[in-house]
Amino acid sequence: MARSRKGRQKIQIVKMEKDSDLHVTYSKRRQGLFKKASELCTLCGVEIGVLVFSPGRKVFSFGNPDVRYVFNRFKSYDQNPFQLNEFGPSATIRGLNSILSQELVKLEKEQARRKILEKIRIQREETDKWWEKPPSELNLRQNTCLISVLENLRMDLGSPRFQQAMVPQNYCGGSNNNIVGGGNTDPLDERSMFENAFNYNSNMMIPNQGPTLGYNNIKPEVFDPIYNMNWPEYKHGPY
Amino acid sequence: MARSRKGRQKIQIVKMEKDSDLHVTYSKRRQGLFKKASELCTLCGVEIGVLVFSPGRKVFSFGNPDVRYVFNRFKSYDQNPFQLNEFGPSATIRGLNSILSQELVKLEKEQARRKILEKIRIQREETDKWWEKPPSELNLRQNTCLISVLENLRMDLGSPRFQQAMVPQNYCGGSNNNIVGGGNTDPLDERSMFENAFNYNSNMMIPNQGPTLGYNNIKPEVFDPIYNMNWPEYKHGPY
DNA sequence: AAGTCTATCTTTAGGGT
DNA sequence: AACCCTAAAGATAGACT
Repeated sequence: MARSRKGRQKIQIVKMEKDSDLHVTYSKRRQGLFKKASELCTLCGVEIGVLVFSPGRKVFSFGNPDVRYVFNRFKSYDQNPFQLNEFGPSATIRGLNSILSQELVKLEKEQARRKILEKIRIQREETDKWWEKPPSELNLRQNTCLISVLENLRMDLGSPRFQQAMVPQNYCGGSNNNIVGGGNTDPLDERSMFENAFNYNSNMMIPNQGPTLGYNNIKPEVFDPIYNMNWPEYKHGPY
Repeated sequence: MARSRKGRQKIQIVKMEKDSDLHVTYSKRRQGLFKKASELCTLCGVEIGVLVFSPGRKVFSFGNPDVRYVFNRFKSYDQNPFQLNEFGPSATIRGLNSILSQELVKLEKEQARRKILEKIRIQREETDKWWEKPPSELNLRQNTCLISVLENLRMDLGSPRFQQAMVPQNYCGGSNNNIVGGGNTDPLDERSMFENAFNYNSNMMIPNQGPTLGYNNIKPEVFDPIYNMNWPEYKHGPY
C-alpha cells in the first residue's frame, strides 16, 4: 500500500530496446488491439480480420466472423477487376460494380461454408494422432506428409540452423527488421510443444460483449477454429 | 466558450442503432484501431495486417509491411503441414519445424518482392485511362477485361438490383448481420466515383512515428499501394 | 464528412507479487 | 509469464462548426 506508485509514463513510439519491456508491451497492446477490434465489430456490425506475427514468429489473430473469411473476402475484391484493380473501374460500369461485389460476397460465403464443412468431415474421419501409428496404417495423404517430413529432415540434417534449433535458446531481440530472426522456446520441452501444436485459443479476454460469433465473457477451453484461431496456446508461449 | 460541454459518456458495447452515430463512431474508432496497430508495429517490430469491411462494404486496411504480405505469410503457416495443421506437428519433427517456417518466410519475401516489381513494371508499361481508348488500341488483357465487363452488364441489365444501383441512394443501416446490404454513394457523381476507383489513401493520420514503411506524419497525396491500401478515396466516402 | 473542443472514460507504463 | 495496482497518458462521446 505504498502511497505514490509511478503511474503511466509517456513513452516515445519507437522500437523498444529492452527485451523484457518489449515482451510485456507486446502482450498488453496486442490484447488491447484485439479488444478494440472486437468493440468496433460489435458497435458498428462490421467484419474485421487482424493478423499479428509476434517477434517470436508466432501467429495471433482476431476475426469476425473469421480471419480466413475476411481475408478471402478481401482477396476477391483485390482480384475483381471491376471492383478494384490498379486501373480502377471505368466510370461507365459503376452500377455493375456493386452488383458484382455483392454476388462475389454471396459466393464466398457459400464456398467458405462448404470448405469448413468438408474440413470438419475430414477431421472426424481421420483419427487422432495419426503420426503415432505405424506407417502401414496410414492413408495416402498422411503417408505423403510423413515422407516429405522425413525427406526434408534428411536434407537439413547437416545445416547449422538445424543444430541451433536442437539446443534450447531464448528469443534474441535487438536485431530489427529481420523477421527470420529470433529463436524458439525450449525444444526439449516436448509436452508444451505438443500442446502448442493444436489450434488452442489464446485465452483472449473480451470484457465487454464481443462480436456476433466466437466470443463471450467466459474463457472457453478451445475456441472454435472456424471463428477464431489464435496460435499458439497462450500458457506455453504467447510471445 | 461554453463552460460545460458534456465530455465523454460511457456507452454499452452493443450495436449502435442510430445511423449517424454509427457513422461517426465507425470512422473514429477505425482510425483509433489503425493507430494502435501502427504503434504496436513500431514499438515491438512486429508484422500486422488489419482488414475492415465498413457497413457500406468498403475496404480499409492497415498493413506492415503490407496487408497482402501478412496474409500470405499467414496462409503459408496455415497450409504448412509441419507448422500448423488440424492435427498439429508430431513431436518428433519439432526441430524441422522452425527451419521450414524460416525458409518459407524467406521464400515469401522474395516472391512478394518479385510480384511487386512485376506489378510496377506492368503499371508503367500500360498508360493511364486505358478504358477511355478505342478498343482497337487496347492490348489483350485490357480487351478481355472490357469484354467481360460488357458481358456481365448485358446479363444483369434486367435485374432489379441493377435498377436500384442506377438511382442515387444512401447507406441503409438498421438491418444487421447482412453484409450484402447497404447502398452506394450517389452513382451519378461521376467525378467522385472516378476518383474512388484508384488506390488512393484514406488520409490516415499517424501522429506518432509509424511503422517502418508507408507512414509518416504528412498526409501524402497517394499512399504507396505496395505498403498500404485504403479504399475508397477518403474524401468521397470513407464509410 | 471531417475537424475542434472538452470532460470523461479507457488504456497502459511502471512497479509489485 | 500472468496477474495486481495506480496514476498518468491517451482515446473518444457528444456537441458544435
